[in-house]
Amino acid sequence: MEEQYRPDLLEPAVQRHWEDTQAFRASEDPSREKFYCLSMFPYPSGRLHMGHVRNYTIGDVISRYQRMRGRNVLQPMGFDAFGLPAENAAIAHKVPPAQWTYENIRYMTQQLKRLGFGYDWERRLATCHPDYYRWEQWLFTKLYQKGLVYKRTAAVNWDPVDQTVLANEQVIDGRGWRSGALVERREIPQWFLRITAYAEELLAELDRLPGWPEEVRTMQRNWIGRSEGVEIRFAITDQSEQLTVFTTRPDTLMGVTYVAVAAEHPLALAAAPANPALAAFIQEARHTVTAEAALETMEKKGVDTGLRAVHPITGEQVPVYAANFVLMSYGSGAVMAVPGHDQRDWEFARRYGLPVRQVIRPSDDSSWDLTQGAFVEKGVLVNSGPFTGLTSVAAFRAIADHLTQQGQGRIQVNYRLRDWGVSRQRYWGAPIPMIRCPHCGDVPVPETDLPVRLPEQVTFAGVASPIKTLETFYRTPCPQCGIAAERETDTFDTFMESSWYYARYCSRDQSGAMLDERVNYWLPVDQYIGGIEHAVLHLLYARFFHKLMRDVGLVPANEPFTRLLTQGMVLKDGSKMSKSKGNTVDPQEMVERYGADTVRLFMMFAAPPEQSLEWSDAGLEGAHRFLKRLWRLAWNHIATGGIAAPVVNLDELTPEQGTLRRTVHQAIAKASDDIGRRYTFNTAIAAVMELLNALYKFEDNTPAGQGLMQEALDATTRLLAPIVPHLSHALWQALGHSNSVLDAPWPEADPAALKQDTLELVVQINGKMRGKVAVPAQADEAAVQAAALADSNIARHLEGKTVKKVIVVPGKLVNIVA
RNA sequence: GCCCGGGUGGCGGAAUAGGUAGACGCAGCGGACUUAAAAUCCGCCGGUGAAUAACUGUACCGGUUCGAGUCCGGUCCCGGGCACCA
Repeated sequence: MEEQYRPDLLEPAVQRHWEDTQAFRASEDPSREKFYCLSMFPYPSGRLHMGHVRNYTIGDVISRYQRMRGRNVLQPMGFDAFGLPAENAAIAHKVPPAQWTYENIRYMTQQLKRLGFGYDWERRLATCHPDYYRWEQWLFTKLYQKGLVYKRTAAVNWDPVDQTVLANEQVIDGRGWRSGALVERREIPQWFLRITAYAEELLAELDRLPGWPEEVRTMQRNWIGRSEGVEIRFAITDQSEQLTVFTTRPDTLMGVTYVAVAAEHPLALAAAPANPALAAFIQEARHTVTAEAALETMEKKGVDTGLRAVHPITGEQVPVYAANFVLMSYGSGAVMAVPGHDQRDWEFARRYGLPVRQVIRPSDDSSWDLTQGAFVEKGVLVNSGPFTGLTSVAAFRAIADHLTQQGQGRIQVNYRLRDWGVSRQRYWGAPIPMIRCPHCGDVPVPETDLPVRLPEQVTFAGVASPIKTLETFYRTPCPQCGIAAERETDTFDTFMESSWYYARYCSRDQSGAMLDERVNYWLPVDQYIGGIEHAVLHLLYARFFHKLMRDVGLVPANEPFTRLLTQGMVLKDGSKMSKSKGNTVDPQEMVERYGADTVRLFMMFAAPPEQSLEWSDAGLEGAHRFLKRLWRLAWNHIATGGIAAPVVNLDELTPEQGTLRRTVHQAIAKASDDIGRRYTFNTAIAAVMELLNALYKFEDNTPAGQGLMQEALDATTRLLAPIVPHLSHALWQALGHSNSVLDAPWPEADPAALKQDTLELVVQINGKMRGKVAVPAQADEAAVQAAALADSNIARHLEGKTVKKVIVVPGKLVNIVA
């Protein structure tokens, strides 16, 4: 052991040792309990950022802890390699996206290694590799045969200047980010996965995921948005066509004073030529972007189509408005409006002078002023003909039954969840394995022709995808009839790749199938770790994909991730680190200056994993100071007395030695609970820091004292091993152990050491702390009460008062009510 | 707009099941060591206060309780997500 702590020399040497001994290679061993620990893989953007470092340190700490607990641990790493930034880089720097991506993967892999993460690098994968994406192409064709894939038109953001589809992120205030042109909404044919067929199971299974944070389950529940309601048909005067709407509030049906349809609804389009105001409105509505947040916050506008809908019960004719907040692609593109009992309808009605009719009153007979706003609660029906007097709940049934009998509606379960559109009009993604034949229609690419390889040697002429104009790519004979046909030039949404990578790690080298029997050993993932921003989309799609793979017999179990930890963001000066804000801190620089262990320690110490973490250079300095202090203590111990034998006669310890030993075992108990059960690594580290402070104060050169110090350092080294593995590796050896700390058993607290003879109890009067008393640990309630009342400060406070009640909380406090 | 979180000293945070508010660290202040500095070690450190007394204090308003940072109702502010960023 060196006297000085030199992470710059130590860490690369330890990393070399791990590499030489293949310390993190994982293999199936049915005789051992497995633990699959997975961190969300990064997009290869170029360099690691602090968010990655935090995410991967958490995963590495859990992995190493589980290994010390004896589990057969798998911790893989790979790259989510398709995506928009590679295309932007290609356009900006004239580098093919593939080259840019592979370059970044190489660099980031080396950064991950320098941080000392215990990955099985043999399993590294990149989703842009044909060996990977061919299997999702294969699954897609299987799903097509099962009827879980279909094609329909759906809206995209169209930049009329750049002649390209824009992602929501590329639309800023309704304009294209490069061209500045007003974005238009366009309906184009796209492929969909029928996730709604799994809505019920995706929802129900959330109740059986106790290892997931409650807020994530709640978000997914709300996202799926199951609701029971009624589908109602409205006839249109002078038209054969009908409007179908869905409502969860059929009890308010008698209050309908208008209906609203999307601007591009066929009825609106048909009425436009004879209605200049409507035509102008439709023209203007083309500029509504597709993002829901924009849609919900924009000014709600509409125009009368001139058409009249017939109320299914009263026969009353109500106006049909075209409205910008109704979208053709959601539901039927039409809604019924009840301004008396829906706030959005109320505001719209106010604006256009439409009638507001009260048909529900509060159940408690209070009055409601409809000129102030809609009454949106359930209540009792009024002004509702035969339904008047019914409660909202009873009226739901009565009105639904009535409509069903009349053939004008039916009870229906509706989901907010929409089918998953997987088509992207971009280059850097997995080609969708479909061929369009003039004869046969859409034909899936046969299994023997997979993968459909994405050409990697391309040049970007503009912003458009190069394969859209690459004839050698899209010209192909029809697999069914052999005549000239065209390949799909759209690529998959990158959420496709990230929906099944966790399974592919189990059989990364399998070239003959998507997955193999090894998944039966490793899956499900025991612990998944990633950012809270993935709470809904990625995590819902991955759950869905797991069920798809299960239903073609590829994976066991119903859910992919048993436990989920959602880590908070890394902030600097109170806001998220980002290039645009210029407040980033480069992990590489910090590792070079202080070492990986210091960076890892600070990341784990500065905040609990689920909360956001405020970066602090001074805090990092403090973490480094702690490691130097630990190193120095160990060095002093070994240099002065050498490696000490453990204490045999624990009964003969002095009071000081007994106290120290209790402190050591309290720290073991606390840190073990914090790391193993609570996942609060910050408080585990705090406990070890407290222990180190106590060890510095313990000066005892007797053999027993040296033995206790040895025991304390052995424990400290192992408690910190998951967090600062390089330093722990070196200390463990220096403390005289021949095995690697990687496989050292996790320390156990000795119950005998934790025992205390006297306890200090807090004494309160009326809930305010007024003193403390020491009582024997086994004292009964009466003795505790007597001791509390005997305290001089307590007696002083109680002068002239009568004690009404005394509450004794065993082992904690006494509260005297006076 | 809707859904989900969060708000505690100068700062990051602790208080695990309603029971001592501020563990641990950072910054600061005082001291030791040193020719000096750095490093290191020791002590103090929410506010008012002479105080080891007392009062006050966990975004704001109200409630439940012997006792509330923690539970309930309401408000404000900050963050995440909203289906084509990943």
